[in-house]
Amino acid sequence: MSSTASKDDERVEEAEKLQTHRRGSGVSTVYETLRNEIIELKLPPGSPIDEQQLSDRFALSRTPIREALVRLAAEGLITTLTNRATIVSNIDFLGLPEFFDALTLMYRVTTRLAAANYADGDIAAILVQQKAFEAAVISRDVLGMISTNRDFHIAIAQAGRNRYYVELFTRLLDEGRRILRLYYSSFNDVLPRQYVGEHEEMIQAIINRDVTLADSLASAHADQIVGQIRSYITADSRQNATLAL
Amino acid sequence: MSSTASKDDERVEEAEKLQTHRRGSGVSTVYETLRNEIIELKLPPGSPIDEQQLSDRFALSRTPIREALVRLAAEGLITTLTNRATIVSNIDFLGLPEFFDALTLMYRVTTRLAAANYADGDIAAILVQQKAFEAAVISRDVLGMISTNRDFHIAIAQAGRNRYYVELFTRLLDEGRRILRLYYSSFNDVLPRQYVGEHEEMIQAIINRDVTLADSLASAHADQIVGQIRSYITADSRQNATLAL
DNA sequence: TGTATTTTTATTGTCGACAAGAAGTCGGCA
DNA sequence: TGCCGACTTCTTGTCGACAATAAAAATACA
Repeated sequence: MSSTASKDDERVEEAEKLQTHRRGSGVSTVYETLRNEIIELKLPPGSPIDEQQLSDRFALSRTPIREALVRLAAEGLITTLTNRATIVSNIDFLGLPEFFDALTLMYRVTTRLAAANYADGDIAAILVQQKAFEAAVISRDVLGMISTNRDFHIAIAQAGRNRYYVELFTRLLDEGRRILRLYYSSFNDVLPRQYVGEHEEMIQAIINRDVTLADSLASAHADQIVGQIRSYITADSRQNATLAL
Repeated sequence: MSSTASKDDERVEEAEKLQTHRRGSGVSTVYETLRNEIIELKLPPGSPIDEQQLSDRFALSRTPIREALVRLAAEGLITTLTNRATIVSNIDFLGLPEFFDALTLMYRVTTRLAAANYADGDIAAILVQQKAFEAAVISRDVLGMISTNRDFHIAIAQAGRNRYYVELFTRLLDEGRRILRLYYSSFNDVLPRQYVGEHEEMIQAIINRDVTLADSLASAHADQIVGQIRSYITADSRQNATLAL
């Protein structure tokens, strides 16, 4: 049960704080907490999810825990083996081409729609996220870059005012976060700096309501990111490849 | 509760049959049954969902009922007012433009991908659905047309091999079924006959792997359907509009 | 008679306990 | 010694009951 001391202590503290709940609040707390931990790979793919354990941790009965788990399962973040275990869903490397295709399409569509539909306040919201991303890049906070980049693009999607796209895009970006987390140690800072510039161009195109430009910028941006992920996954780090034997 | 006698009898029989369940089967039965009834407007938007009542109907405790409801809520098919009632979600007429936009995009993308990616057996599966649609059109079974049309396009989407699109498209088509059900009495048979032809063209384009043609056919088809829904919604049936007063 | 306040009631949210199913364990047998 | 089957155990799935909450009803008051 208790694998690493420090992390468990941390969690216990969390549990203590949550001893008292407002009636329906517990389940969303559990849901959001687990969701974050899954996306941030604190709970790596394949981790077993034990209801009893969570019940202890959050000081709740198994019923609300279960409800949170059902929601996570509906989102595909966890997988339940009936009558047996429930585990954090694996990252589907086989399905990566589908993922890239959908991600690219959503980048384009949401950016297009933002340019076409944005209203008062939307640009401000986008700029807030862009500043946060910039800050993360400057301070070389790789994990921060990953999550603020996501927030930036979701802000754009929201300006586009289409809930179906926002929902799918959110899921895709969060799945992307999981993947990027796997490789974040390989991040260098040339690409992120480039992203800052690309983001700025996109914002400008949106402001100018230039749908066509927004589209092509988003498309190029998506290609960049997809290419980045691809290169991390297929990176050739065989130190001994050219060794004379 | 008891609106039409025959259908309620049917339900009772259903319930009786389910007196014994394999361990995890009850919840998916409840989920699927309710899902269908919502989409087919047997449970109209705004209908209260009473957990106790469902518990009686399916001869299950409230716990598995609740799990099914959570899943339906995650899909947006029902809305839960915390601590109060849970009702069948209303059809969002305000969000119709977003819906049409996403629907059209999914029509195009899935048909494109089908042309690009279909493999052995996919065409056969599509043809089966097309035959079913044709049969529904010939026998003027409007409700059948609505559901077989959905199945036809989902078969195409599946041939395209992108689970993200399949999932979103399924949701959109089912939401469309709810809307069309509202107006199905206004169906005439000129449009459905045209759809049969359009479907055949689409199939041919897919078989020929003509992505561009598949796209434009899908686009036109989507426009047709969107236009049809629009015309139903905004239909001017004021009998007394031109009455001399 | 109309409004504010208390009481009732109906329904959801939560709980602890039990039942069923599957994996792992142990013992028996060839 | 290796394989098969019963047994144990652990986790999930289900149940019935209780608690909290908000609407509705009933009551008191101006």
